[in-house]
Amino acid sequence: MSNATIYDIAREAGVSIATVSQVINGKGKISDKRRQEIYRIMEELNYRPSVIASALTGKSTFTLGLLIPDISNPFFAEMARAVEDCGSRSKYSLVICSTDNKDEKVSGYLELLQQKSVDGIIIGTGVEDRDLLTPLLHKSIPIVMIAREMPGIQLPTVIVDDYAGGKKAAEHLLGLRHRSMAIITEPTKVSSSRERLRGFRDAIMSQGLELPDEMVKKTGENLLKDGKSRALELLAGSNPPSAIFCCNDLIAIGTLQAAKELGIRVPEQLSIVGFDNTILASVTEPALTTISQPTEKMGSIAVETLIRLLEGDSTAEEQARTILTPELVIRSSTASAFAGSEAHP
Amino acid sequence: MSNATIYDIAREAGVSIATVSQVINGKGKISDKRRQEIYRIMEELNYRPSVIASALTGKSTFTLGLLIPDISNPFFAEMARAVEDCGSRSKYSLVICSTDNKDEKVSGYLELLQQKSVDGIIIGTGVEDRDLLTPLLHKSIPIVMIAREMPGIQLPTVIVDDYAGGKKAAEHLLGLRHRSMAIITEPTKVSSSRERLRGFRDAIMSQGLELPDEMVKKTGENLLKDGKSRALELLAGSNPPSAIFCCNDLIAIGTLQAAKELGIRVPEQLSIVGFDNTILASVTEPALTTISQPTEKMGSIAVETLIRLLEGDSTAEEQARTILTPELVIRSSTASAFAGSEAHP
DNA sequence: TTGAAAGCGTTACCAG
DNA sequence: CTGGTAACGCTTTCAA
Repeated sequence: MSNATIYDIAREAGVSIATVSQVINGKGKISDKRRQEIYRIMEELNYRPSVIASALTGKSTFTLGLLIPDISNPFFAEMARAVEDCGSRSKYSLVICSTDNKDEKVSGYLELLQQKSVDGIIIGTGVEDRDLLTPLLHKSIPIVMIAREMPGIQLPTVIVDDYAGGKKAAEHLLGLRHRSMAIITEPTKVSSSRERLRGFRDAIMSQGLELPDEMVKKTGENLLKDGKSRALELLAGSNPPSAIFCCNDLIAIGTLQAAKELGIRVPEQLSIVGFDNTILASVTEPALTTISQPTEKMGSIAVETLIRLLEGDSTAEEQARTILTPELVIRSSTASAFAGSEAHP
Repeated sequence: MSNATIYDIAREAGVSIATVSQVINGKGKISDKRRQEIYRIMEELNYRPSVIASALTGKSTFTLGLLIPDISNPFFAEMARAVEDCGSRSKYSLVICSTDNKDEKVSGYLELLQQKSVDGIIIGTGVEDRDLLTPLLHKSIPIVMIAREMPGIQLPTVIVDDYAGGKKAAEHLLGLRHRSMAIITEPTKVSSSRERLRGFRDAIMSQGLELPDEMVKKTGENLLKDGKSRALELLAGSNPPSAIFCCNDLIAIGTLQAAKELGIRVPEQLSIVGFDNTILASVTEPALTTISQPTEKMGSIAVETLIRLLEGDSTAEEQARTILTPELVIRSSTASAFAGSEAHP
């Protein structure tokens, strides 16, 4: 039992498909009688216009693409949910694309999304080779960046001030009198991690302190596992730090696990600061002090910007850069640098 | 700069669009020379066939819909990732639909997916009103259920044996000599929760014990928060249980928080068993004993079944019911019933 | 081995 | 107010 088409409706109503199309789209002037009748028949035949056919004539597909590293990472899942909700309020549906931060996957998905004529794309994944994006820009398909920067390319962007976030982490730790701090970042291609590192380092240096190279570690793609290994290296080193700033909650949890494994007490002997304030941060023990991003807000702003672009609002076009402020959320994974050494002089 | 079409290629190559179409689809017999030339031109013009146009002629849209309660729930996010990965191996992309277990949203999304002519739908969300699905069944659009049952409707289904899962939880607790147990389930419309409850209760009763009604609590849609409230009720009651089986990890975490709030030690004074074995279970303190589902396997089996259906494999058609086995994962949130009362006589 | 033409379900323009 | 018809980009059948 295939679906009814506009022809079926027209035939049944004894009118032309043009008329039916007009009532569907609320255009033209159709007598109320006809209009009611046509509605009735559409109802009766359970008619639903084909988005495919309508898209072929140049109208929207009402589909948006979302590129993120990994939907199973709670931060991105929460973001996806916000994007989905906001999109669906305007009738858009969401195609999820997990890229694992791999450029090949990014370009594969980008191509796919084009072929499927999505109306717009939200990119929340690191892209190393910016040439991947330039072809898209010429194709007039709107893109907005979320949670990631694309330096060198002018694109509407919604981010938190990652630099400020890194700084807040450092200042919190500095305020707790930590002097020997380390950082574990995501791979360098992730712009937000680079900025967090910069902010963290600047805040430290502005106190006349150093952030030596051996105190800066990077993970690979497996955030949790690599976070743990890097933390193990740091903690087992000759000069272990008293605090570690982790560029996201997953890494922070890996670090927590490393400390547990080494019998290092958190926060007494080691302070840990995470980033993202995902649900994960609230369930660990101790609960994670972390830097929160307004995920929901970011998602909805990104979608709204995109939709404004779709509607041809060229105000939005030229670099709507929305920069939100990350907030320090203090829980129980950080403490004074001397909490664990009260016996000392 | 709009996209090149098949006409552009044909003109450039001095052939008809039919010929171009044939080389794209590897059909018909085209001289090698022409074929090479056409490939070259497609490359040169950066041509990508429009999925929309091709779908209109009756071919696939290469898009699948996934209905789940909430993409920001780690269990479903992990499942979505598995589905996405498996689908993308066969060139399918994934539209995410978070339903919050609401029938209106389910039917809204179902209708949307039809209008967009997705090739198939995977449903992993509770549906109360089975009549929502029957129209779909007549429309010959393949559906497979994942992690949820649709009693009364014959649909290929991939689930774990939830009854056995509930049983395993009870047996574990029983083995730990718990005698006073409670359960916190999801809303009744969630079939998997009903089964888990059944298995849990049966195992208890087969030991000649009871599961009184006041020891059975249900959450609303906010799993974490409601889980905590229900646990608080249980724990603050006149006859608090020594163990609580939570129908998913989120509820278990709520329960953990409730215990913490009341100063009840886990697992010494209260044992908690979760379900799903999401990443959350491994990061709490104490880490959750939980029943694990083979998420990844379920995702890939669901997609494979769906694709087989798409390809018209009627073997798959008639109720491919795949029932996988859930496993007990013992961590640190469960202990002997008497662990917390050693001082007693 | 190639091409002409019909058809997929809509929309939009123009005539009446 | 209503209908005829071209167009959207592609696939497929049938002739040549």
